[in-house]
Amino acid sequence: MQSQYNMTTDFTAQCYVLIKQIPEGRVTSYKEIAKALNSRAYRAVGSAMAKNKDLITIPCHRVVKSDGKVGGYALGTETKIALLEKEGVKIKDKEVQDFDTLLFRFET
DNA sequence: TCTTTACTCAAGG
DNA sequence: CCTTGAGTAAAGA
Repeated sequence: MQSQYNMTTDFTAQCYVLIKQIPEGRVTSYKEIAKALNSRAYRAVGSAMAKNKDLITIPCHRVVKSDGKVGGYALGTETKIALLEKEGVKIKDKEVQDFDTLLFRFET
């Protein structure tokens, strides 16, 4: 995409920027993030999150797996689910309900 | 450089 | 349903 602005930003930082754009009550998948970065580094996204400590500035709990499963979270999957449900996201057995509707897609 | 990882997809059982 | 293997990029040993 050779973005509008310089791509000097790190891959990890790019992930954070995208995640911060997710509105409450919505979620996105690791794949969507990777795709938004014109990459296939699904794992790198999760890996970056795992190291991330800025749970306040970066709502990584809004990032779930592509198949609707919640995925992991630094504070535990249960915590992640609790946060999402507070924002209006229904979750059943670690799976996001109406995932396709709630999925926030970035511009392609 | 090799291994592991908050991942994804396809194929085989 | 399950497990493997391949693909992929970053962090740690």
